Amino acid sequence: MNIYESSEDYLERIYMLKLEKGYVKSIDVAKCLNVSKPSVSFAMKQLSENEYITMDENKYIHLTDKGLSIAKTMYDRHMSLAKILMSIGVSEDTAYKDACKMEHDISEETYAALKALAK
Amino acid sequence: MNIYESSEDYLERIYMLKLEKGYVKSIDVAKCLNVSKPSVSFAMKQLSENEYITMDENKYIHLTDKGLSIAKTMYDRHMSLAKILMSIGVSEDTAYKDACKMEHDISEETYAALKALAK
DNA sequence: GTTCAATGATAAGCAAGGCTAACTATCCTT
DNA sequence: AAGGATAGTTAGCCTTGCTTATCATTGAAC
Repeated sequence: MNIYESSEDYLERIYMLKLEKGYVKSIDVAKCLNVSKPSVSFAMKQLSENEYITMDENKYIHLTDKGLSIAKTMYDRHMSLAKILMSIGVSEDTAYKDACKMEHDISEETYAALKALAK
Repeated sequence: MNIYESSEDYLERIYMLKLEKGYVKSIDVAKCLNVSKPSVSFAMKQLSENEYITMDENKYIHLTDKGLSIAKTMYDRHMSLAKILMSIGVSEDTAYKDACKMEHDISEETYAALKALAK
């Protein structure tokens, strides 16, 4: 089974929320990503079936090693891309939004080239 | 009614084929975009319902003013983005592929910043 | 201790985009 | 004229991802 594009977003967001708040619940993910509760519920089911996350008895969400690795990768990409865009004059808000879409699209080669450029 | 992302690709490709060959038929679009004939058939139906294209009695495809305007915009973006990527060291092949995905996603602001950078 | 709000899960369904299989129509060739 | 290839269409279905409506659980507050 593949990792879906949306799954990458969910994992990244779980990682970010964990950094921010120390814990993660479905409702936080829903609010943060602007999606409905059932969307998150379903996504979490998929993610735990494929062992990217676990949910404990109190419904707290935890990233597995596998999940954490993907989450970190996406997060790094997102931050780097946003930083690069800002460095060439894009406003912070737009930079983060565009980086979020670009992170799924661009190849490793283009990402590396942009990263090199930033220096 | 909105213009779908896929519609933008179809319009752009019709424009490119017109430039290359002087005329456009469904089968050319299918080959060029690597999609099936029914996919093109359905897309053309949608595009003509919304007056982005017309099809004459011989099944030749023509862009309307509305369609041409979008097609040109996407084409310009695609070419500019590819050029920019190549200028920072991305290989031609990857540059065109990544540009094709990026052209749908990035904001006008980011596009302008990248364009300015290229000079 | 009952009521109410918040959280999570289930069911059903929609939208965008694609596919294969099978049909039609047309044109070229023998 | 009969076949066969090419082009386009129709029908039916799959996948990703989302939605609303509804139900269950739980915890807090009166």
